[in-house]
This record gives sequence, C-alpha cells and structure tokens, in this order.
Amino acid sequence: MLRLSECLPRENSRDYALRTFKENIINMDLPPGCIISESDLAAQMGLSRTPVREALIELSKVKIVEITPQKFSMVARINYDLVEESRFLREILECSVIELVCDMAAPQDIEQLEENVQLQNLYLARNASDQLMVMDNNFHAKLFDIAHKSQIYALTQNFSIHFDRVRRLALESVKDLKIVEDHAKILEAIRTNQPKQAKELMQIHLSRYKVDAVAIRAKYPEYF
Amino acid sequence: MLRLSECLPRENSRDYALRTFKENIINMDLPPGCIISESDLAAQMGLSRTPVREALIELSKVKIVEITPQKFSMVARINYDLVEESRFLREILECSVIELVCDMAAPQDIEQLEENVQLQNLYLARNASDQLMVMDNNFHAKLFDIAHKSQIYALTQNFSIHFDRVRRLALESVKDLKIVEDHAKILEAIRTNQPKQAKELMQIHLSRYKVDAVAIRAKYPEYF
DNA sequence: TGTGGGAAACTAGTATACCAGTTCTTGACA
DNA sequence: TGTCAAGAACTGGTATACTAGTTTCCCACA
Repeated sequence: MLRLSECLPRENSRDYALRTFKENIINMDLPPGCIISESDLAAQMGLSRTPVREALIELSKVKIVEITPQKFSMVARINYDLVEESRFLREILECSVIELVCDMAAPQDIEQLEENVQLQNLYLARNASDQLMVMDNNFHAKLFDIAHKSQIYALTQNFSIHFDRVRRLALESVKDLKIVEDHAKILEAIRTNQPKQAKELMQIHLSRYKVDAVAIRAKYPEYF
Repeated sequence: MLRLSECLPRENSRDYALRTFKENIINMDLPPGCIISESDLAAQMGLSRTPVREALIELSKVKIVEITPQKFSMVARINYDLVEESRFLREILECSVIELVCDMAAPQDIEQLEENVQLQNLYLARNASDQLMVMDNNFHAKLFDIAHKSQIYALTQNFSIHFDRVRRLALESVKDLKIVEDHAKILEAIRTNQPKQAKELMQIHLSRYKVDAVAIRAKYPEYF
C-alpha cells in the first residue's frame, strides 16, 4: 500500500506521482521485488493511468522499475552492480565538482553554505534527522549549483535511488555528527581555496556511506 | 518537416518516436528554437499523441525540449552552459572509466576493441563517415561496458545531444584520421595496462571535439 | 481423476476524448 | 478609426476506451 502525501501547489499529477513513487521506493513501502500495476497505483492515488504511467516510464529508464510489456511491472530488486554504478557516479561527480567550487564560489555562495551548515548544526542538536537530511541534500545540490552543473545533478537524482535505498537498509547508520563535521570542513576548504584538500575531504565524506552488502543481503534476502 | 525512418522490429512506438526526434534534432531538421506540437509530430509520424508525448517528456528532462504547458513546446535553443555541462560530464566519465578499463579488460574485451578499431580503419579508408561514427560510438560504449558502467553510459546519452548538435555545427570538422589514431593509441594503452597514459590519451581525444562557440554563434545567431 | 481448451481477468501499449489555459482573430460598438 | 470583448483555434494535461498479449482458472471431456 502506497504512503501518500499531498499534491503540492503548481505540481502536476505526473510529478506528484513521480515524487510519491520515489519516496515509497526509498522508504521501502514499495519494496524491491514488489509487483506494481499502473491501474492499481492510479487508483490508490486517485489519478488516471496516464500520469502514473509517465512516472513509471521515467523510473524504468534508470532501472528502478522494470516494465515487462503485457505482463507486469516490478520495483527492481537490489542489484549491486547498479548500486555500485550509482555510488561511483556520485563519487566522481562530487569530487570533480568540489574542485571547481573552490575556484568558482562567490562570497554570497559561501554565505549560503555557511547558513546551511549552521542549520545542520541546529537540526543535529535537535535530533531532527529528517530536516538534517534535507539540508544535507541541499548542501550538495548547492555545490553543483555553484559549479554551474545543476543539470548534471538533476540527471543523477533518479539513478541515485539505487544507492539511497540500500543506504537506508544499512545496519550501521551513519552518525549525523560526522556528516555535519564533514560539511563544515569541506566548507572551510572551499573558503580557503584548497581544492585538493576539499576533494580529499569529499572522498572521505562519501565513503562514510559505504554499506555492508553481505550483511544487508543476509538480513533481507528477498530484496535481491 | 520531420525526416522519418522505419520503425525497427520489436521497437515500440515510443522508442521509435524518441529515436526519430533525437536524430532530427542532432541533424538540425528540428533546429534549435523550432516550435513543435505533440499533435503535429504525431500526425507526421502516423502515431497518436501518447507515444509522441512520452518521447517529448523524456527529452524535456534533459532540457533538449522545453515544454510550456498550455502554450507551446520548443526544441531548446543552444545554451552554452548546457553544452559545457554535457562536455564536462563526458570528459570526467570517460577519463574515470578508461582507468578502470585498464584493470578490468579481459582478453576477449581487447579482442573486440581490436576488431572495432580495424573496422574503423576500414571505414576510414572507404571514407564511410557514417559507419565510422557508429563504430566510434560503439568503441566508447564498449569501454563503459568493460568497466561495468553501462547504465551510466545510457544515462548520459540524451544529455549528450547538447554537445552533439553543436559539434555538428562546428566549422572545422574533426579529422577522422586523428580519431581512429586516438582509438588505436588508447587501445594500446589498455593492452599494456597503462591507466595514466590511457587517461591522458582520452583527454586529448575528447579535446579534439572542442568547438569554436563564437564562430558558431556568429554564423547561426538564430539558434541561440 | 487427470487433462486440455477456452473464457475471463489481468497486463502494458496505443488511440481518442475531454479539460483547462493561452493566443489570436474578428466584429460590434464607441 | 480605435478599442474591447467574445469566441474560435490552438496548446499541453488528464481521463478513458480500446488493443493485443499473457496468465489463470475452471469446466467439459476423456
């Protein structure tokens, strides 16, 4: 059963469906291997098949949804090759982008990043993990933005679901404290214009999310 | 007016439409700034709006097509920021992948690459530029394949249209001879397992496609 | 009881109808 | 002649209808 949220203002049905499916796939309400049908999802969301179908097609392009014509559609099982591709893509992109950022960041960009990190500290103190995660994503999106690579960031968002949902299953959750510290250090490297340092810090930062594939597979064999 | 080809066997209408639009956009039959309408394109292709619409949505995700609801849709004008993002993405991906390839290539992979390069030499001798281009794309796709990064390759294909169509406008055409030589050298670096060398060669190879933005803009101002 | 066939109930793909918003034209009126 | 309003003709977004292919199940028949 789908976990629904409200359709946002100025959000069309297709984007609403897409957002809903992504959320439900990452939080495992639509678990790996789950059989889905356009008409069933449409009914659950109170939409017609058209926007639902368009959303599923988009997810099938990154192999998060597998559509077998005239037979069935399925939320893709976890495929470690794709998880690794997803992780690889993020690593090389973020590490390239952070170097650019050191050269390209304007004072007001740095201000915005500072604001972001301060909010992260606030949410960390409040134990507001969800809000912290939003600011985390925000931080990385802002880096792509500064480097004028927003479209590349957008391009990778669906594909990253492969990695995101595995991270969510990880038994050892990454400590929020470490994440925020990382961001602060990265920001400091940007401020002092040390691209090599920033890149190294980013690599360390991203490696924190490494997951124990064997353990996850042992615990959730039906997801593979 | 659309330049049409046949619908391939086992290709559905949506993929047929998508392939057709991509071809027509790259070869400028659908030039930058061209106003398009779902129903018009559907009529030209002998399809209904549905598969045409699904294809246009996919192209709009990478900003090759701009859809303004209730108003009009347009083939995006050339945007150098996006061209640069497209070039940047290709460069960092190819350069990362080629390093992996040096470690991961199996003997039969190298055989296939050799076969490919031999065919390239054949088509070069025959002045068969179209076929050469196919083998060129094939060569790079194979590299991603060897590195187990096929999905990343697929992910970037639509986005690369930004770069591809500008390359097609470039006044100085890249010499086929150089391209084939580059491929041969890269293959040699792979065979002898020299990742650094391979990466450098790849960078040189990709830099050949650099385009003179100012000259193109001067010649085709209506495309910007 | 076991087997084969056919209808029914599903699937996704495609076509069409309808809706809502925008633009442009046209014609009546000042 | 200029202006403005009504409506026609478009746009893309959504809903629905229909098509073709697959699976399931059940019943007739051996």
